[in-house]
Amino acid sequence: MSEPGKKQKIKPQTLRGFRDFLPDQMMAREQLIDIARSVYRSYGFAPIDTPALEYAEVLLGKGGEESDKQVFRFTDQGERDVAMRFDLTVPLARFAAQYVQELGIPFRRYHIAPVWRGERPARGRFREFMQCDFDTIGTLSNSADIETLFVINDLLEKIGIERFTIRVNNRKVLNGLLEKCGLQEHAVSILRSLDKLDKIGRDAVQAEMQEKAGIPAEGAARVLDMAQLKGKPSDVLSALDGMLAGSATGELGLANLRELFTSVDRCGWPEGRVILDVAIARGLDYYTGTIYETILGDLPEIGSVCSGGRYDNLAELFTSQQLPGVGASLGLDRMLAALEELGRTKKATTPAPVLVTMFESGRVADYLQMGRMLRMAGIGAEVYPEAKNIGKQMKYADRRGFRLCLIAGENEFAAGQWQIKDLTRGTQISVATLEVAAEISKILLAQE
RNA sequence: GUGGCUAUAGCUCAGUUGGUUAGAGCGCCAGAUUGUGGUUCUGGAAGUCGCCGGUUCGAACCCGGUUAGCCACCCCA
Repeated sequence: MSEPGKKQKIKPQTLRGFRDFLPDQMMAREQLIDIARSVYRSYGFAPIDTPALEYAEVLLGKGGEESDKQVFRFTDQGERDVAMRFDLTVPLARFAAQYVQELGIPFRRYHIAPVWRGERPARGRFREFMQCDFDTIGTLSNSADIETLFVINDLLEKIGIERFTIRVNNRKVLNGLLEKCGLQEHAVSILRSLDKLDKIGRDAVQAEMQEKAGIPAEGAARVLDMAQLKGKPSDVLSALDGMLAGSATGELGLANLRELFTSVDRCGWPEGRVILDVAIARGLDYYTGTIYETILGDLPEIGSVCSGGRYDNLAELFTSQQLPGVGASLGLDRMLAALEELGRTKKATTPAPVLVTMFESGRVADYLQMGRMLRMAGIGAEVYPEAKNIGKQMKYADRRGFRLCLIAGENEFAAGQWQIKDLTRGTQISVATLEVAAEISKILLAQE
């Protein structure tokens, strides 16, 4: 069947749920990651990394059978039962248990890395995706919870989002409420239903609570009445005060929230930046205190772009040492999808602002030297590799989004000059070779 | 995991009740313009119609399977 001279080619294709990223997408991703990194570092979070592959027993059995089914798992060439990490929290637990002696507590780390889940892909859901976690472990102090909120705020501000709302709640408050209603043994099920309030509405949630948790209608209604308290944080807190009197857990959660909002009041943030929403619960069973969700003002339907919370004992499966913690995670893919939808992504596919064009093929050393001079001055520069006609090279520069072009032929070399062409404005000036770097710095600065 | 929809050029899509040589726009490459991008004009390359099989004289079109994508559930540590 095969024609002579035509070899059978392998079909280039990516695995279901896995993605390639082209330069324009990757530039946007790296830009976001750079922002996250710098914000995390500004609070003293230190970077760590862990292997993609772990012993299966380290990863499995942490979130029930359903979640275990989503783990990529296989036997390696040495007959070991291994699995790919499906989040960064379980590896952190193992890591903390293993190194707590040399790390010391409290310990703050950030971890930006891919994770893998064998889920069915859907919009914004992939089998390989990036998580950008930051956590403070080894302290029960509410101060860490408050700073977690600050980090989330800074992150969104630095990304350039003007309108967003961080919704805060506390699991202890929810548990206190359930305790007062005598429903605490159904907590997990009730909270899972409650979390859907935004999505499916009050009636559906109430029905689900009755059905799945098996609680009476009055109980479900009472929980919903309390969870739907709205208004100024101070008013909601006062209202809750009465409802929670006598529940030690509830009162503690309330005190933490009160302290948090006292700090928020001093931040001078726009009205509505941080709200108390008693209805948010987050699906995860392991949260035990403060919980966070971040909603974009211009794109609420996309869901939370940065969420997290406090947990009591991160590493209990690995060590008897108690390691409480609090942290959150930026949903990189969701945030990118949002920025794209808001038209906030740039078009450039080059990270360097300057293209040095090549005109005289006998002068390669001069062009390369100009590239080096610019880089030594801290200016990113690409030297076009062939002495093609200048129009071609400018077209290349234009398409990649370079801001400036450098041009020199025999005339310029004879005069010791270079032409600097500004692609954005269409202007062109002639500058002495030694002045080029300084002049370009000036132009780029003026364009900022 | 369940159900539904979709798959034609690099991208977005058209393609008559099944009929001979599968088209458009955009993009790409080349030329007009071996010293100046974006605009314009001219030309060109590029498709086993996702893949495998079936029905038929004949399949991009009908049928079955499969892979991938999208949507809704389930789930989301």
